This record gives sequence, structure tokens and C-alpha cells, in this order.
Amino acid sequence: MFLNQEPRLAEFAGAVVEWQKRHGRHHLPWQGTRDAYRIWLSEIMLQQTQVATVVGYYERFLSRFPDIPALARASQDEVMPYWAGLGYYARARNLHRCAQELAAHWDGRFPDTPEQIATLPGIGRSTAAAIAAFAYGTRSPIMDGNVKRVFTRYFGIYGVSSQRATEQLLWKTAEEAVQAAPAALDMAAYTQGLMDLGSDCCTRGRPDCARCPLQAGCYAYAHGVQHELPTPKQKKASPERECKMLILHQEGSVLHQAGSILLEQQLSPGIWGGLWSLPQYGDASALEVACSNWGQPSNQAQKMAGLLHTFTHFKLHIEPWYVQCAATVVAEPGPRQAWVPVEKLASTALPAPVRKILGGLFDL
DNA sequence: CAGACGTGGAA
DNA sequence: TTTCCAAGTCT
Repeated sequence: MFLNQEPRLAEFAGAVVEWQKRHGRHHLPWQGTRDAYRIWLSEIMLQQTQVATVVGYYERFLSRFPDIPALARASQDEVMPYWAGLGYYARARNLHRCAQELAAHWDGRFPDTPEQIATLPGIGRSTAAAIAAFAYGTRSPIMDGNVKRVFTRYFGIYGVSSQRATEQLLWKTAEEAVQAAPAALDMAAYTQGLMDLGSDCCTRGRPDCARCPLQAGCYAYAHGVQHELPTPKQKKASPERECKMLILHQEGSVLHQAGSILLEQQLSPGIWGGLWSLPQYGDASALEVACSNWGQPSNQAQKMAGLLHTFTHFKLHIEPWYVQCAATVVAEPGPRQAWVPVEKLASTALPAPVRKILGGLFDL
């Protein structure tokens, strides 16, 4: 770090805001509003998720649930299809819970301080600050991946951000940057500018320092260590697991000509919690037992092309097995299981790889 | 504190 | 191909 951060702190926020107004993003679907609901929804969807991925989900979700009361009076099962495929499903469950808490205890509106906002489910310190900054102009700093890149480089902050000391220094520096800024600071532009700078200019691989409004004071630029910051955390090899998924296809009826598929709702918490997946089995014998329970000899099952699904912390080898059965022979579904008509699969909350498997069979 | 928690795009 | 990781939070 530079010994004396003060002169570089004083000019920091102003440079970010000026850059944002000329070169930042201004036409994302969740910009140009002070509606805390829309801001909140976008912030949650954008957690660990790229802008391009979020845009479509944001529009569809907002059309179906236009405000807090609409979301609060819906059931979780009505909400999950609008999040399916986006990942990190605890976000959707917390979003729904939060709407109900706001409706029940906060008059259906967001509280106006970041501290109060951060007490709500699924909203941590950074998201609370972002909501307050965009909706109310509150001078409370955020600290996400983009901002960490900008701050570690500009101020020369070493150490992995999972360490308490590093995290605390980042937040302290972020607070000082706001305090050192003029009272008239456009907090929304500053907050957006930090993220845009990290996203468009101060990127991980090839930072475009020539375009950067902070170049003159940047520690990493001065020392040529852009690629060393932020300090990378050591990676761990992700374990691999395997499972067999059963596609039990009940033949069509007059009502549902394409038939129905047996799905099983996943428990929360847990992978895909709240979504409807295909029944999974750890090995061939477990699959055989399941087939025979449904009156199907397992030798009638057809093995389909396998696929590898990569999660953050493990890889899953999926082996799908297809079995068709007559409607007349079929028993009652087990707990958390249901027969879902093929016509309804498109609007069902399916995990991404399950949608891919079923999409190959039924053109969802 | 370290691990759980998804998915897809980029290098 | 492999690895990284993107507007994090919760336990």
C-alpha cells in the first residue's frame, strides 16, 4: 500500500462519478427507477450472476410479480418457476420470505436505513447498501466483486478477501472513500460507477488502464501489479459424484395426450431446494428397486446419453434412464413426488440439467 | 471460518 | 479443455 492514502482518497469518488456519467451503463432494465422493489429484485438476481443472464429473468419475474404485495401473496411454488435455471435457489426462497416479512411487519415497504434493510432474509451488508444508495441516495458503500477489484488495485490492498483482516480493510477503505467525498456526491452514480468500472475497465484479465479515470492514483498501475490483485484464493479440487436419474413416462390419457413424468421436489436447504427434479439413485440396484416398485422390470429401462453437470463445489455425472409405463398400472406417487403432464414441464421449476434431459425428449 | 449453494460465459 | 469466477449470503 501507499503510505499515505489521503490525497488519493479525496479525489476517488468524484473521478468515479464523472466517469460513470460519461462512460457507464445507463440503460439496464433496473436503472432509472427509485422503486426499491425493482432495485432489490435486480440486486438479488445479480448476486454471483452476470448481467446478460439476468436481463431475461428480471423482465419475466417483474411482469408476473410487479410489486411486493404481488410477490408476498404468491406461494413459493408459484415463484420458483420464474427463478428456475438462474441458480442459487436460496435467493428465490429468501426473496419470497422477505416479501412476506415486508408485508407483515413493514407495511409492505422497505425500511430506509441499510442497517434495517440488512436484517431482512437474503440481504447482506453490500446488497442492503446498494438498495439504500439507489433507492434513497444513502451514503453507504457496497463491496462486491467488482468493487473489490477496483479497491485492491487502486489502494494496493493485498490478502484474500475471505480473511477477516482483508475484508475489514476493504470495508473501512470504502467507508473512507465516501466520507472523503463532497456532500453533494451523487451516491447512485458513484455506486453504479464503481461496478461499471470493475466490469468494463478494471477487469480481471486485461484491465484497460488507458481508459481508467483512476489511473493517476492507482497503486497497481504505478507498480505494474494489476495481475497480482486482487490476491487470488487457492482453489480446491472439486469432488466428482455420479447418479442415475429415472425418467418414468406414464402413457397419455385423453386429458394429457403426451403423458406425464414423475418428478420429485427437492428439499430446502440443499441442492435445487424447492425445484422439481427427476428421481435420483446412487447406483444400479437402487434404480432397479425403484423400477420394480413401479411395476417395471429394469431391463425395459433405456439408458440415455450421460451428461456432466458442474456445480461450484462438485461435479455430477448424470446417467438418465428412460422407462415408459401404462397409465393403468401406475401406483400413487411417493412423498414430495408428483406426476407432471408433459405439457406442463415448460412452466415447471426444473434444474438446468433436468430441463436439458427432458428437453431432448419433449421439446420444451 | 470454511463450506454450501447453480449456471453459463470468458480466458 | 480446464479453470475461473460474476452485482454474496447463510450457516
